[in-house]
Amino acid sequence: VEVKIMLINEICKKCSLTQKAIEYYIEQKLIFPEIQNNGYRDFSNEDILMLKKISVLRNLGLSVSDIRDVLSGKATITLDKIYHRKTLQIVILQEKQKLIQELAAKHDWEEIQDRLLQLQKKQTILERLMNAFPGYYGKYLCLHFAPYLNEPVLTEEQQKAFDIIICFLGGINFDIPAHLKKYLDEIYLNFDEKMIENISDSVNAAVHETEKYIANNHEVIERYIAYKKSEEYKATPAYQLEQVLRQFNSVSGYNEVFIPAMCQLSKSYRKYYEELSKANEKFAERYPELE
Amino acid sequence: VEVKIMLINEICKKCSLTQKAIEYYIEQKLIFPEIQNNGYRDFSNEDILMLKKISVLRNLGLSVSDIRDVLSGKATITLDKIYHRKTLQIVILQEKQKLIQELAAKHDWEEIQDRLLQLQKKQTILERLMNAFPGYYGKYLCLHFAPYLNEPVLTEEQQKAFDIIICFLGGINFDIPAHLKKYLDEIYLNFDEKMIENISDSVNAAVHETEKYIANNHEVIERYIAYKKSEEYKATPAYQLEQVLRQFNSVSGYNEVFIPAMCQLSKSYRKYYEELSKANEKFAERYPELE
DNA sequence: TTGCTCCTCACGTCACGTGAGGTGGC
DNA sequence: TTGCTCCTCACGTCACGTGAGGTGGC
Repeated sequence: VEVKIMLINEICKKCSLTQKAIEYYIEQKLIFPEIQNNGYRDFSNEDILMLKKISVLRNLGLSVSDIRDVLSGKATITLDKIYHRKTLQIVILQEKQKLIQELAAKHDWEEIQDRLLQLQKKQTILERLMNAFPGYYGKYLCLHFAPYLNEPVLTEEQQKAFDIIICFLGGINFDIPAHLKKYLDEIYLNFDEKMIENISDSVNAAVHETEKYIANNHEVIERYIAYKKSEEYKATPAYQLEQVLRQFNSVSGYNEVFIPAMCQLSKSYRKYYEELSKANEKFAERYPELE
Repeated sequence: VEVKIMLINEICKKCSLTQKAIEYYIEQKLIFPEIQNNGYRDFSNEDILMLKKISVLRNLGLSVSDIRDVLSGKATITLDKIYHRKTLQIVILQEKQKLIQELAAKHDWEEIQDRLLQLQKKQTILERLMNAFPGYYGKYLCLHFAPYLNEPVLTEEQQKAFDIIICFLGGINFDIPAHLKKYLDEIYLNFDEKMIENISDSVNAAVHETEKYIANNHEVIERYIAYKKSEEYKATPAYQLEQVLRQFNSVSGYNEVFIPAMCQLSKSYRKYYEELSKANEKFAERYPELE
């Protein structure tokens, strides 16, 4: 009994790919069809499945190297990383769109040039942040710092601060125990944009209108403090993570190098940081049991 | 007296470009520095100005061919075209982002594949619309039709309708008198997103809640009708444009081919179109002076 | 034998990057 | 002469596209 073999043209139609594309994926070792005696390729069912997935991922805008990562297990985590990288890119694209519009309207080349320079610094910092702190934490930091990175870099001090930040973020070795990494990844996958917005809204309220926030959220705050002090909390991975982050921030230079440089680079961040410090003082005054 | 000539390295710093990039732009005939006896290039001040602009435009994401268009006069119109092309691309990117997220969450490859197919058809139609009708009118049509292009193409009839649409848009020769084209371009440059939203909101109100709209906007409607009937209006380019569009729509197949195919392709558009027809009837009933 | 498919190989795309090898300027 | 710059030329990148030339299947 002979089994009829599918010709490459049929495979092309089944997977909506061109012959040359398929040959390229073979060259790139994404699939491994056997070669028959007559030189024709023999595509297995797995090959076909792979090619269909490759086609989807290419159409979604992934590079072949990204596709390799997605298809070699860990699809969820990899796709999420790609998603957040691309989100950042789209944000940058949108800011560039605004600049194109302004250039069309006012033809002020020098202003656009300056704004582009700023935008590139912002992008560099955010990209490094994402690389330095993988998963959810990096994303959170990006959202946290992004609003303060829209200022022009005018003085030499600012330029130095920028270089320090880039250097700091480049040298980071954010290594935490495997089970905490897994925990972070889980948080990360369950977070959506809305939750992050809600959280940052309430953090903003606590920082900018501390008295009001304290007055309105008495119960929540006290329950929070009680929970933080409980043995129950100390048994959670969240507690361990907090400890590790505290440790990391004081040892790595995050508190001593990175944050001061951010204050140097961005006036608005410095302002925010000062307000944050005041808010912390007020909280400590009102709730001395917070260490 | 000898004039010192700037070396390419200085030019690189002045324009924030690499040497190789500059050599590439020379090869692409974007600038034409003279070559001296010793083989060194002599960059004029215009060359430097050009290189600065090229650098800005490349950083804004334009291709060299786009840059050629921008720099050869007509910067405003060209940049606007590019802006709208890129806006469409960003919209598509955002829809792809959603698909990446869903793929990461549910791993339903077949569903994503189907949605991608839809998305590609939508993109094709919108791109062809933009090409077929230049400037403001194409943009308006895109915004008008985009919401109805999110349905899957399941039946053969739909596929045929899609092919008819593509074929129709490909064969369009939207040629209108030069002064009307100029008038369209002017409208186009003065339109921003908000105005378009406002307009489409009130059109929607008029179509979906016709009675209410008529009841609430009596005065405006009557003033509008009076203006449309006036000699003053008939002297405007807006009137001439209206006539040309009416003519075009009945002759080109827009009314007889394109709109029916849209109704075939998209159930939601068919529904909209029926409501529109009803609304037109109601207006004609209430205001018989509208022809 | 004819007309179709398959295969491999080479060169092209876009906007440069990365050397290699040779010359000019001081 | 030395160390630096400039020049041209060739090859590489990424994900294929486009033939060319030769073979296999029916």
